[in-house]
Amino acid sequence: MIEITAKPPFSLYSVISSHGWARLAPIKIVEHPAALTTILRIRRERIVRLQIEGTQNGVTVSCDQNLDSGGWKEIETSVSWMLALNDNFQDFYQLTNNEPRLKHVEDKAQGRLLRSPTLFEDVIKTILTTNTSWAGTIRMNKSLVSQFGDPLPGVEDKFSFPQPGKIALSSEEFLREETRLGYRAPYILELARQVDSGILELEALKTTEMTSKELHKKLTSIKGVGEYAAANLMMLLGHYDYLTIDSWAIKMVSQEFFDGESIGPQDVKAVFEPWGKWKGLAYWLWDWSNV
DNA sequence: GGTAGACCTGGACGC
DNA sequence: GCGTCCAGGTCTACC
Repeated sequence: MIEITAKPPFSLYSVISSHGWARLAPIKIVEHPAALTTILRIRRERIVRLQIEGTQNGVTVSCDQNLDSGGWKEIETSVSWMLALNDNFQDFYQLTNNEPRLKHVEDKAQGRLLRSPTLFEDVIKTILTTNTSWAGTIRMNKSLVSQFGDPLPGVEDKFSFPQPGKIALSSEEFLREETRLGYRAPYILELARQVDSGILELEALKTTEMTSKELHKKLTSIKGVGEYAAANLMMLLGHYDYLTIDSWAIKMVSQEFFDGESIGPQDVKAVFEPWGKWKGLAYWLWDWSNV
């Protein structure tokens, strides 16, 4: 077991509940105590099960197998990325403390959004959220993981998230008919093949020096990633200056700021423009309970 | 640059 | 049980 400290304030519960990723395989929520488990590929070939629990200063991570120091180092890097343990939100909190609808944010240590270990996994999961219900996203992701993931040794129904190469060897027909991805099948297949072949270096975007505009352009060049999906991925990459405007967002902003009048994406953008580089996070964490 | 229609699935609804 | 309608983003063709 290892302990990893986070930049304060930190709440594992707030990261888990930051959005729906904690309910998508291979991640699973352990309700009591609030904790996460996940199946991870490390050292290129080993599939391990991790349990992540919150502490006062960060998290502890335990593993179902014996690891050397290199294995633990890799796990520390992955978990730190997934939980954004090194991210700092003090500048954001200075602004939210002056807005009644965001006053809760610092108290609850909100701001960190749960990420997948790889951007490849985050892009696929984001595409699977588009144009479908949440139940549909869970179903498609579960099929993808169980059909293409690597099994946890000794456990029949636990798999890591698929490697790009595994999906790349599949076919559009299989992804469409067996994995039931529908019209998303060619998008997922093309993405997997581009990443597997090295044409698209997704993981490099985690540490890129690109501006937000350049990053947005790069992400929307991926087939299946439009405005909403790109904004979601940018938030996961720590760029909060684009809004994840979906039909729900338009409805909420209409009721909160326009007395229920018919509005468009430009109106949503205008409302949160004063939040500058934090606008995406301000929108995401806004207290809509009075709407 | 803006718009309309197609894409696919599951759930809600009416019969 | 069956058929129809609708919601949910993105892509492509067209203006």
